[in-house]
Amino acid sequence: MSGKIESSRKTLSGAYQVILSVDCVVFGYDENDKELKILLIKNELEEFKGKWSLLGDILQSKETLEEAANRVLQFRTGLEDVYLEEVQTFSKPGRHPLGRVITLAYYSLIKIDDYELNVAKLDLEARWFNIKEIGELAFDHNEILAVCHERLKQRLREQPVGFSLLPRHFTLKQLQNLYETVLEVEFDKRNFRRKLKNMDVLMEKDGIQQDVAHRPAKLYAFDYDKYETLIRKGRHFAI
Amino acid sequence: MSGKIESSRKTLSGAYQVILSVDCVVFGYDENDKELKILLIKNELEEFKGKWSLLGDILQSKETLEEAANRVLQFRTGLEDVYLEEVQTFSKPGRHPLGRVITLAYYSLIKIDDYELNVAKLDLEARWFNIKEIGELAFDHNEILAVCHERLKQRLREQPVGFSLLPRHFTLKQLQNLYETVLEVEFDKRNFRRKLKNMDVLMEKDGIQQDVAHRPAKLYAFDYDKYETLIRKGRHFAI
DNA sequence: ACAAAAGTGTTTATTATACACCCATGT
DNA sequence: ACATGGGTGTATAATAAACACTTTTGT
Repeated sequence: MSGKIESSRKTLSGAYQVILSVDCVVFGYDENDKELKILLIKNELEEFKGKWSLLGDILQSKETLEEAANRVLQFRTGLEDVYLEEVQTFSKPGRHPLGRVITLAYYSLIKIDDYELNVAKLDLEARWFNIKEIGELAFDHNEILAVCHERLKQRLREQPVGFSLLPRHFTLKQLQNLYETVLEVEFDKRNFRRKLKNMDVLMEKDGIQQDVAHRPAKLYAFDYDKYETLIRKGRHFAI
Repeated sequence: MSGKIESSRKTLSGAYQVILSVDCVVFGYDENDKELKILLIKNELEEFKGKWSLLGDILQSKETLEEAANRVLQFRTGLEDVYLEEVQTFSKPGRHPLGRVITLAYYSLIKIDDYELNVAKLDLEARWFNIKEIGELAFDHNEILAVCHERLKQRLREQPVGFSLLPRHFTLKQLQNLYETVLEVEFDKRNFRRKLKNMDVLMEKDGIQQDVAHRPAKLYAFDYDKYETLIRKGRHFAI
C-alpha cells in the first residue's frame, strides 16, 4: 500500500475517481406468512445472468447519497418517506466486473400493504423473497444483505423502527409476531405487553380488528410524541 | 430530482464519477488533564487558510476505504492496528470548494502515549486539541466531528472500545476516569468496580502502580478471551 | 502523624422473568 | 356449544443504585 498522502495537494485535477452507487435492502413484513421479506429485481448484466439484485443505482451529480437512495425507492416502489438508514460502504476493488464501483448500502423498511397498492401502476419486474430463501445474488449483494439484516435486528431491539413494517394501526399480537419473526426469538405475551405499556409509546385507536373468527383485538398506533417524551426523560426504547 | 435509473444500463461508460476521500477523527485520552482530545492538521487549501482539518486523504485505485483510512493513520501517527470504525458518508454536492468530493468519516482510538513516542520521528504539523476547545474547522469537519463524537459515546457504553484509549495496563480508577470524561457523567466507585468484576473481562496483572504518593493501585488489562466468553454466554458488555 | 487515594458490603428500589386462567366473538 | 385468539396479575429472581468506612503507602 502506498504511503503517499494526496490531500496535501492544492488541486483536485487528476485525482483518482470512482463511480459511487447506492444499494438498498428493502425489508417488508408479511403478516400472513409471518415472514420477513426483501424486494429484489432481476439483474441485467451479462455477467450475472439470471441472478437477482438489490435495488440500486449510480449516484447523480446534484444529489446526496441519501437522496439517491430515496430516488431508487421512489422509482421502484412508488413510495416516499420510507424509513431509510445508511449502513456501510462496500469498496473492494474487484466487486463490480465492469469497473471501480463503490457502493453505499442502505436498508429500508416499508409497509408491504402500501407497496402492494402501487404494484399495478408500476409494472415491475421486482419480487418479494422470504429472507430465509435467498439464493446467490449478483455482485456482493449476499454480503450486503447479511450486514443489513444484522443491522435491522440490532435496531429493532433498541429503536422504534418496527412500526415502519406494520400498517398504521395494528394489534399487540401483530407487533409481537413481527418482533418474534425478525429477531427469531419468542416473547411471553404478558411481559411483552407490559413492556410496551410501561414505555407508553402507543396510542389506542377507536376501531377494533375486523373479520376475525374470535374476539377482535384492540388497535394501536405508534405515538411519536409519546416516544419523544420517553427520550426526554432519559429512558430508552427497548424490546 | 431525476427519476431515471441508471443501473439498468449494461455498461458503465460515461457514468458520473466522483472523488472519494476518507476523513478520520483520531481520539486520544489525556490522563493528566482528564481530557478527550482529537488530532488535527493544518489545512493547505487557500480557501481554508489557517483552519485545521481532520486527517484525511483521497481513495487510491487499489485499496478499500478502510485501507485508505489505515494508510492515513499510519502516515500521520506512525501507528498500525489502531481501532477504526466507519461512521457515515458526507456527500452534499457543495461540501468541497474544488469539486465533487464525497467523504467517508471514520473515527479511530489511539493510545496517546504510543503516539507521543512516534512524534519525534514523524516531524509532524499535527496537534492535539481538547475536544471542548475546537474552533471552526475546514470543510464540514465540525459536523463530521460531532457525528463521530456521538458515535464514540454510544460505542463506549456498549462495546469494550475504551481500552483502546488507555495504556495496556491500567488501574480501575484510570478506567473510571476515562468513562467519566468521555461520557460526561459520574459513576459510583463501588458500583463501577462491581460491574467490571461481574462482567469478568479484565485480567489482573502482576505489577502495581509506580511512583504515586499513596497506596499504589492494582494494574489490569483487557482480556479479549474473557470478553468472548461473556458474549458466548449471550451477555453484553455495558457500562 | 498525616495526606491521599485504594479497596471493600449491605440495604433498597427497580426491572425482568416465569407462569395460567377467564373473556369475547364467530361459526 | 365450541373453537380461537384476546386479555389480564402475582410471585420470584436478578440487576441497579445509593451510601461510608478502613487500609495501604509516601512524605
